[in-house]
Amino acid sequence: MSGGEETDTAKKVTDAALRPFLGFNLRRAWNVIHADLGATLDPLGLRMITFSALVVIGDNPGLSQAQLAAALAVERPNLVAVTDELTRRGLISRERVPSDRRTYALRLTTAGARLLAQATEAVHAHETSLYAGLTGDDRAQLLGALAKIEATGTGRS
Amino acid sequence: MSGGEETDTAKKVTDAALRPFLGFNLRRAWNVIHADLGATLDPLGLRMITFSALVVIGDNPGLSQAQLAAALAVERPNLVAVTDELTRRGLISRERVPSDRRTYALRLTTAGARLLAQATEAVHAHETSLYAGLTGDDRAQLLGALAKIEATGTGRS
DNA sequence: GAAGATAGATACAAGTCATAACGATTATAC
DNA sequence: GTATAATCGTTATGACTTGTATCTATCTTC
Repeated sequence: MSGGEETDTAKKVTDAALRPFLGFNLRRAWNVIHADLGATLDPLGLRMITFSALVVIGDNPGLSQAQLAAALAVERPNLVAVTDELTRRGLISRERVPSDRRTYALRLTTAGARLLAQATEAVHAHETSLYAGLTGDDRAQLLGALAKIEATGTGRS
Repeated sequence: MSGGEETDTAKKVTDAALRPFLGFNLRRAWNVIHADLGATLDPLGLRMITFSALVVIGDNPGLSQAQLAAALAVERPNLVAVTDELTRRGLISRERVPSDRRTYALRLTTAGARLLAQATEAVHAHETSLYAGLTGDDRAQLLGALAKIEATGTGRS
């Protein structure tokens, strides 16, 4: 009964059937980027979340942890370990705010700003290398398409 | 003493500083797709990994679990729970292969093929809705760009 | 036939992420 | 002005995903 539809004749097993789905291509690309970005940040003692936190704090000095959590799209409890680590390493300062003693004002220290500059340079090199196959227009279009998808999805949650 | 560089004057805290990084846009888009795709598959009792497995099995009947793992880019141990679940639900069959009694030949059952058809339709609807802001050309370009990134990254690991 | 490689499975660890709940503090209602 | 609700940072906890090491059974190679 087992006719000729079998795979036993050394037919290549592929993920071709998944390729039409944009979601899976996105996941694969993300896997690649995640791995490469992790390897880029690891020598600096940073992870994606800590690097992102440094970037946002550097761009918004004095912000609170709740504001940082919102900007990073993570829940507040998950930021505690991040700010703890960055504070312990002397990369950010946490000063109490007189006007609202519940919150901390987060700022980069000199060491934090220095490490952020290093890391930013490394990440830019990583991106340049990883997106070597794309023209500037390609990258811009990719950015635009991703932003549109994000906007469509978050807009109807 | 607290001069004018503070954020306390209701300055908007944004992730604008992260936006130039393609990696972060990709991550945000992936988060959106992941959430929406999960919600799409949940009513059918499927997760992304089980849906992907059904797709690949349907396209490569008789393949082994190791081949499936390679096609899905996951480690073999992580597939055991998947094939167990699919078998228990009667969606795939696991037949021993006479020529190599170590391996199982995986195939969709009738119920599995039916559920896969349902799920595929649901996922296509999900994609159509989520990528509503993109033209066909945009989608094709996006697919191409993602594939190039994946190829660049995997080609040098 | 012996040594090594492979398939599937088990156990385990690490990392990410969300939810619930709590004390301290601030804002709002009456 | 006091009581109630809401917010900030925090702790504890659990769900989920994914990788590594190891085991037995089987196949391949010499």
